[in-house]
Formats: sequence, C-alpha cells, structure tokens
Amino acid sequence: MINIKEDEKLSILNHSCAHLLAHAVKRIYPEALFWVGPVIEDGFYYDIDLGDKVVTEEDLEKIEREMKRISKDNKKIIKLELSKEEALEMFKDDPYKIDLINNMEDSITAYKQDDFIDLCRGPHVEYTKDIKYFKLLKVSGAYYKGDSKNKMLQRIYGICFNSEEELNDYLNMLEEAKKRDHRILGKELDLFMLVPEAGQGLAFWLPRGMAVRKVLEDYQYKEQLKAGYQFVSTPVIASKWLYETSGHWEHYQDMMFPLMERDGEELVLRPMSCPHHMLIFKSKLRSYRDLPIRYSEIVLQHRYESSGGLSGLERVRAMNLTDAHIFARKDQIEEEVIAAYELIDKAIKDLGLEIDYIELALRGEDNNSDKYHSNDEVWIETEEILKNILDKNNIEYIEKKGEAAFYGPKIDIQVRNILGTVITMSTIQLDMVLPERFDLTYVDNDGNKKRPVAIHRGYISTYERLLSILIEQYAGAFPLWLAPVQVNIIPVNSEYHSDYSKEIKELLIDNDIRIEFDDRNEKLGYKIRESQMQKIPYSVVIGDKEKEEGTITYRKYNSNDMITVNKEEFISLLKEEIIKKTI
RNA sequence: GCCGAAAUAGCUCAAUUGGUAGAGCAACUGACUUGUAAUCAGUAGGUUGUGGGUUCGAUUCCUACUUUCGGCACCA
Repeated sequence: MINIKEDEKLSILNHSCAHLLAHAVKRIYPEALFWVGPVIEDGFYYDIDLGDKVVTEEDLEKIEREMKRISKDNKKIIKLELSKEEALEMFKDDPYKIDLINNMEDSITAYKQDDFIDLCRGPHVEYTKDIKYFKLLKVSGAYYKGDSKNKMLQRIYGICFNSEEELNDYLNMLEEAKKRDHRILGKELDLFMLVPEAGQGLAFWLPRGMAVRKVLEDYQYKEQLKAGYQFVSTPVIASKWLYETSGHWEHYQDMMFPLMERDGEELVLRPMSCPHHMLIFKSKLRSYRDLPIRYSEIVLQHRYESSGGLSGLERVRAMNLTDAHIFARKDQIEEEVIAAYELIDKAIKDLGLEIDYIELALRGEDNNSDKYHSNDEVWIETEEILKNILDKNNIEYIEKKGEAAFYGPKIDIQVRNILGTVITMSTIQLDMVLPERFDLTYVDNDGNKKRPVAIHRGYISTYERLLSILIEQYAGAFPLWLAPVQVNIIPVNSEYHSDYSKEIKELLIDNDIRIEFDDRNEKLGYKIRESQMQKIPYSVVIGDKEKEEGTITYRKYNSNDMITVNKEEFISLLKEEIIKKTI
C-alpha cells in the first residue's frame, strides 16, 4: 500500500492537485467556498461548501475534464506572501478562509494559478502541467471541522502520480484489493452471512466459518492456559445496576441496546464483560498471595453501533471475543502488561499478521468530564505507568490524546485491513476506577485491605473482526492450520475407489484433519476445479494406482504439481504443517 | 446518525424514448462412468426490496420506508 504522505515529491504533487481540483470546482460552481484540502496517505481531498448543490459521482468526470483543461493550459503557480491584514482583506468574502487566517501567525502565504488564489503553506509544483496523472476517486459528505454538530461539506477525494503507469498500477491494485474484500470472499467460500431480515449488523457463522473460529478459540484457550488464565462464563444479559455501578450506564448508554424491563427488574444486553469479572473477583476474600488473578471468557456482547458504521464482519452489533480481566497488585502491573503484550504479539505473528503500530491512548487535553472519570491523580498515575512500561521495554508507540477509555488509558495494537484502514486488533487497558466502583479488595501482607488494579485485555479482536482480517490477509486461502476444510478427498471413480477412499477419509478424521469427501458422480477435472476454487489446501485424488499401492496423490492449492506419497507420510506432512502454522 | 449512490432468479449481471422480465453459473432430472481447473441434454426457478402515487399500462417516472455500498461522525 502506497503512502503519499511519506513521499515528499508525491506530497507536493498531490497537494498541488488538490488546488487544481479546487480551481476546476470554482470554474464549474462559482459559488463554491473552500475549507481545507490536505494530502492524506492515499492521495488528497478537498472539503467544499457548495450551498445547496451536491456533487455526485457523475460530476466527478466533469470536474476531472476541467482539471485536465487547466493542466493543459499550463498556468504558472505563483507564491504570494501576505501579512495577516492583507490576507484578511484578500479573502474578506470567504468565512472559511477568515476562520483559517485568524488562527495563523503573521506571515501568510497563498498560491495563485490564473485567476484562482488559495490560501496555502505550500510548497507546490511550478506549473499546472506538472499535474497530469490524477484521478478523482470518490465524493462524500464530511462535517466542517470534523464535528457532527457542524454543517456537512462536500469532500472530493483524489490521487495523483508522477506517471500514467504509476496511476494505473495504483488503480489496478485497488481493483485487486476489492476482490479480497471479506464480504465477497465470505460469500464465495460460505464462511458467514449477514441477512438484513435478521437484523442489521448481526452476523451468522456458517459451518465453514465456524470451523475457522473453532480453531481460533482453541488456539486462544491453549495459549491463555499456558499464561495462567482461568476460564469463566457469564450471562449475556445483566441488570442495569451492574452498568450503573461500573459507570458504563452514565458514559456509554448510547452504545447499548435499550433497557428491558419485566416484573420490576431492569436488564440490559451486555456491551462488555468487565463488571461480571469484577463480581467474580469480589465473590471471595482475596489474599495478596492470590494475585494476579486472570479471568478469561469467550464473551458474546452487543453494542448499538451507528447504522452508518456497520461494515461486513468488521463492525457488527453482536460480537464474540476472548476477553480477559487481570486483577493485580500495583507491583505486578508491569509484569502483567508485558505478559499480555507478549501473548498478543505471539498470536498476531502466529496468524501471519503484522502490527502496524501501537497506540498509547490517553485522556484528552480538555479533560472532558463527560467522557472520562474525573480523578486527575489516577489519570496521571495510570498514564505514567503505561508510558514507563512501554519505554522501559523498548516498545515503540504513538501517543494519542482523547482516545482513552473512560476508566483509564490503553495500549491499542493496530493492524490494517486490505484497503489500508487501520483496525484495533488488541487492547491492554489499565483501570484503577472500576475496582474502586465495585469496591474490590484483597488482604495485603500487612493485614490491611488494599485495592487491586484491573487490566482489561482484548486478545486478538472479536472473532468477527478477526475472521474479516484473516480472509483479506489470505485472500480466502487460509494456511493449513486455519483452513475450514484442510483436505478434499476425491475418488476418481465414486464406485471403484469408494472403499479405499473411505479408508483414507477415516484415517484423516482419526488424525483430526478437517476433510471434505467429494464422491459426487462428476468428472475429475470438474471436482478439482471446485476444490481449487474453494481454496482447499490439499486436494487428494484416489484412483487405481493409489488403491493398489496404498498411497495417495495430492495437489496443493494453487499448484499444478501432483505428488504421490504413502498415506502415513501424508499424515505426518499435514501434522507438521499444522503444528508449525506454516503460511 | 449525516452526505451521496444502489437494490431485478440462490450468485453475477441484461432488459432499447414506460409496452406485464432474459443469460451464464448454481439447483433438480436423465444420459455418460470419467486420472487433475467447467461432459451433454432437459426441467424448474421472479408480485423486479416494501408501501403509496402518476399512467390505459411501471423493473423503468415520483414519493416514503427498509437494507446495502462509498465516505463523514462514532468505535469502552
């Protein structure tokens, strides 16, 4: 995936192209007012106020033609240096520019091409003809200053390159990426479905998708067992009281499905499981010797995501995840955070994925009391602890203010999907608030009651989101250990080779291999084709030769080689590949 | 939730200025009995997302709603 922002030359080009776009829009819509037009990782955009007018996808072609015309006219792009007063005078009819200028220091620059002038820091290319190989990609609404309380402007996205070849390569890559979209492959490979009739954002796991999930569940179970976690199970609905106590009712009610009331009892569908694990901790008297206690659970939880935010398996309203809460003494925080980080890091590697970056999510500067708990001392302490842990252990991270949970700071582990969208994969959150609210205590070695801290740990995302990432990562061709069907057994003749094929089938099942047995009365070529299209790692053909010799002939996915081995060899070959999690 | 676009058979898509829907694949039936990416023939499959309206007549035009898609906002 290309990153325009990181390439100086492409940044200048794309920024200049944003001006070219604005210039063309101004010619077609003289009443247009312009907000900002920055360079982004995949090109540039410009936010435009067109009054009541709306730009549609069809209009993009028209704008693009006008841009080409201006490019061809080859206007010189001239830098103007202005004082604040001059700038305010020059843009006196443009409220957006005045807004920008008012927030600027005194030396202000603007760029002029032909009759079009735009406020800009620059730099730019010298002539409009330097901007040649571009494409407008999409239009959308975008809130002024990114605030949903404000007016919505029209945003036009585009991208520009140095050559036609680069542009075409990029557009082809977008097309290719679309084919890997988990929504398309999920349908083709029968992994999951989203039926609008069943409710928005509510995913159904089909047998093959569930097979993948079972592997992921077992993997996480085993890894956590080794790491000293204990497993619990708690209900999917809970009393309102539980979330009032935790503070979620106050801070995150909007994200919850509405209250259910019956016979005086008030219940909610749980949006998370922290309060439940708090209650389990609280159910007994705890000693300092018991800590840390790590509770893990495969949790089904429901969140009322906004309708516009739902997207395939990536954003759903009912989700399953292996969630955990670690209750620890303060002196155990570092060890537990690092252990959780290592558990996550290993899982991401085992899955063949890559961490894009790690984010340290802190409280915002506004100290927004609505969004965060109000204890400043605790904020300072918890943020300091996480920062120190990351620094001390040489883990690189990016600080993000205003991204914390209401109860504390978090370490978010970010990956990207096939289209380059950043997705939070895992999270480790330090919480000194919920233990307080639930009045959790343990008896310390001095005999006094002390407050434990809670570390919330999201392992490797929800199963829904993880499946979407894996589908896209592997374009549906899962590595053997994850593949829903690992081996497809295909008898050449469904009758003559039936007995031996069944023998192989039993052998594979006994060895925990997930198989499909294709004894349909179809041509071998037809069955091989389907087997390849279903991206099954191994297609095994059983005919006369194999029956006589006690062998099998296999063909790997996406390979033309046919290899005959004896059946025991085949089993050990599969097992090795599964254990090693070969990609 | 907001801005915009879209919705036709299980899937992918057609249907000329408005004249009551077609193809390929899949499914089913039969023939073929097959050695590595599609054997042949036939059958069935639709109140064109839902409700209203305009019209002699609506898949086509208008309208409301639902859902999906591209973004924005949101994302404990």
